[in-house]
Amino acid sequence: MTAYGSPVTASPTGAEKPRRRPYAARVPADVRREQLMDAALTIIVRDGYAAVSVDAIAKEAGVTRPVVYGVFEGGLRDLLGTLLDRQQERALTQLSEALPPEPDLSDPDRLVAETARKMIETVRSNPMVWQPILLAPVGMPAEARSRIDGDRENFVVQLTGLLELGLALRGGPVLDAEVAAHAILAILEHFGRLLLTEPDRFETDRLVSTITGLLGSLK
Amino acid sequence: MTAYGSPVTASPTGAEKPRRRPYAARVPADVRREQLMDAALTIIVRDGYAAVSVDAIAKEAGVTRPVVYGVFEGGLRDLLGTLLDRQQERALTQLSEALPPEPDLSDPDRLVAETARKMIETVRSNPMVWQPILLAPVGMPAEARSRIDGDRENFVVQLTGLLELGLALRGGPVLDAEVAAHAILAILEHFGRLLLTEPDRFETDRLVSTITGLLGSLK
DNA sequence: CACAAATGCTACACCTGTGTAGTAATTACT
DNA sequence: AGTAATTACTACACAGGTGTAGCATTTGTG
Repeated sequence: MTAYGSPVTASPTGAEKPRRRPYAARVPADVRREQLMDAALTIIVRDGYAAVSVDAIAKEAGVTRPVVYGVFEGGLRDLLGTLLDRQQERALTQLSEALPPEPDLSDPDRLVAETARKMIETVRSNPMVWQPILLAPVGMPAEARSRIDGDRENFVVQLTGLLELGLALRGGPVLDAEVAAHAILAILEHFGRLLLTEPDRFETDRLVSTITGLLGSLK
Repeated sequence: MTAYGSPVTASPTGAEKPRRRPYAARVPADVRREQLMDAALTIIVRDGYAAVSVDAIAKEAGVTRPVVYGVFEGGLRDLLGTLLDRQQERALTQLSEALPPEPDLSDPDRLVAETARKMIETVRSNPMVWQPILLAPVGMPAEARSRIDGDRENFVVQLTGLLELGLALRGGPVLDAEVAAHAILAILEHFGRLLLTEPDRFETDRLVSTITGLLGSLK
């Protein structure tokens, strides 16, 4: 069936033969998995969750759909679930690295300010990790949503504990610690969004000094 | 191939005639428009923005798709745009009704607390209005997103002005008013989300007293 | 260099949603 | 009641995404 001495391919013309698509570089399965997850992440960050599909991911990675199904048996659901695991782990790692290993309890205000600064810088320098988390609480598969909600809830619980301790220790106002923890988380998340959408307008120092300013006037 | 006296078909008749769908009640165009917008809103609140389609809206309203196109020339885009106008207006109206007509500047803390209470009650009693705004900043048509962002920005500007005034008048800490305004908005929105997702856990008083508690300890 | 395993591609059948042309039922008015 | 206008329905052609079976190519190994 192949054309004999067929000139072939060369573009100029001639043959309207439905020439085959050039093969993408062959890549072992586990590397391909990472590539495909990266492609999905790129799409999410650039075009939003709504734009994600097996088709779009395959195109983004420069391969055809069957390749995706070959590596993620469960299709899109499987791929996104795995991606979620990966990103969740990266995010939690980055967060825990921003927390001080051995907190200096003698100066709580300074401790808070330092931690806040580290978190802000982390978010600022890892937009691919944080944008999908901070800028898309909805519109994504329900599973992703509930996963993030779980982490958030977890964080609120920890923060509530810290607050109860901190308020007692530092002598702050008497507050409903849980509600206050929610409020703080809301501010953190919102600052994160500002960082991602208008990084130049809200410099690190500006956000940090608002936090220290507030802390300083809370008595 | 049908069995003659075939039992089948349950219903008395027996005729396998592709019987016509019963006509939906005939309704003048302008009423139909409202009905369809209500149907769309119901879907958004119940199933999320992702579930909205001309087909789904028609089903929800108990009619067929051509009815939708007959009343909204531009199809889905047109319908959602009009719905957005309607909901935006309702939301802004409700907000402005929560604001005091002639603010009593002699007791700013009380003023804030009263206003907060009214806003909370407004959100609590109008979930169909506020859920799509507070619980879905993404995943909706970009147009809706930017519309809401515009209103939010607007609100921040107003709030920034109020803060500058209030801080001077009441004698609070020296703060970056714009950043502080963002922080307050973040808290308001987050409280709104808590109200909508866990109305029983976060009673009105609990949220209000956190606000007054914070205000009272800010010096 | 041959050949087997691993990897990628094409082609198809299916599903869901869009938008429209043509037709049928209902309603309002004489 | 008869009839015209209004409203709703059916049916089709199209577009884009899914998932899979079968074939083609590449690549590692003797």
